[in-house]
Amino acid sequence: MGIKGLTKLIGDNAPRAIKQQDAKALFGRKVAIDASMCIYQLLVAVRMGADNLTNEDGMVTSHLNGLFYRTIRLIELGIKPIFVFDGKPPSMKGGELAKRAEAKKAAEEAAKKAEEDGNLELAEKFARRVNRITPEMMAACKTLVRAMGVPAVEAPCEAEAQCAELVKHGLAYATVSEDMDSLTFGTNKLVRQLWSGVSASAQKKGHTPTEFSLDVLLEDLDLKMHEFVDLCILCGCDYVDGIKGVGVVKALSLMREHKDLAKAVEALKRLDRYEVPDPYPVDALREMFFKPEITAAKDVSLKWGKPDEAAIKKLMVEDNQFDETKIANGIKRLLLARKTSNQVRVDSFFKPKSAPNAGALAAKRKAAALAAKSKGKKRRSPGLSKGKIMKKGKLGNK
DNA sequence: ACTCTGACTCAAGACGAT
DNA sequence: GTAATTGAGTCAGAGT
DNA sequence: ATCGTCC
Repeated sequence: MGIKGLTKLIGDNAPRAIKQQDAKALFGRKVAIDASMCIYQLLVAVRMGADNLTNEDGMVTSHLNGLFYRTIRLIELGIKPIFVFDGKPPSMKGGELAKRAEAKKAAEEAAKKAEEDGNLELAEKFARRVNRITPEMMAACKTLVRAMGVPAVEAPCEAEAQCAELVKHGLAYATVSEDMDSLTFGTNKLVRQLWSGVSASAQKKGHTPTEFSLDVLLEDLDLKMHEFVDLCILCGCDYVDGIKGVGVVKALSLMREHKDLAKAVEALKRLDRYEVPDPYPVDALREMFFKPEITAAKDVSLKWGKPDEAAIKKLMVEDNQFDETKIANGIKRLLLARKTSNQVRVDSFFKPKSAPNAGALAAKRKAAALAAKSKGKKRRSPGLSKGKIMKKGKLGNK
């Protein structure tokens, strides 16, 4: 998972590195999208009651629905998406990954046992708990985006790292993900919450696409890249636990003081107040970020082509029972969008119609944060009078 | 007093009809 | 009766 | 704008 509190740290110490802006700002740009994150979001959110949408074989299709419309919207906005898919999980993922695996294994075993007992219903329920993106789902997503004329890149390992590689070599302008780890992998631009600015329905949820700039961030935090990576490791990442009592702020001051993860860790060990994870393989940890397993940019070819109408229909309508007219409409939009976005690109003095107030927004937000900080306790006492008291829904018994 | 961490809680997509 | 992951926001309290 | 449906 990302580094906890890193966003706030950047907001407080390097606000120039954060820009809130309309999705239109990405017009004409290529963006490398962390497909797994995108798919996972859709899986979690798109449900009918307790269940995901499924095709007639019971295979989940929630992600396809979302992916289809999101891709159309991006093209309509003149953004060129590249979907980057995860490969194998990295060898070194420690605690977190193991924990997740345990939980899933437990569910799987329960399912198996129930099946042996002949309780098929129960077996099914447990099976459903194993909420994971299957290879089949990944494959369907790749088929879909490719049929839509959008490139799908298969990363050998982590998509984040592959996205960063594409950005570093100019094959994409930014990485699109929610995970701040992208910056640690060295992507110069990271766009979060892009989807909030892409679909009309999401727009007013208070979220705005937000662009992080690594170069500005390093400059304003006064860190070299390797020091920033050290900082992230020190805070705890996917590959090693954090150190109890050390959060982003302390980690930053440690890095400023020692300029080196190994030295910072040594310093912490000397104070016996801290429990440093026992194997703390500094070099191996750094390598996870500096030499991740990726396909070199020069070996990646990206092509944005014409949508393959028949292929889209086969996947969505025939294989997954999506409504034919809806899909046909989507394809129409897609074809139209390609045409217009090409036109617009030629007359590039087309005016963006809504004034981007992003800067003002950010400033406002910052001001509010500062105000809250300085006032602090003042608002505490009267504040609770608001009608905000909600009944906790937990009616324990029935 | 103030700063920081960590435990807790919350919500999560996109569309179109009304 | 039905899940489970993630980041953001809040709050209490440990540590300085 | 809100809400129910999408598969």
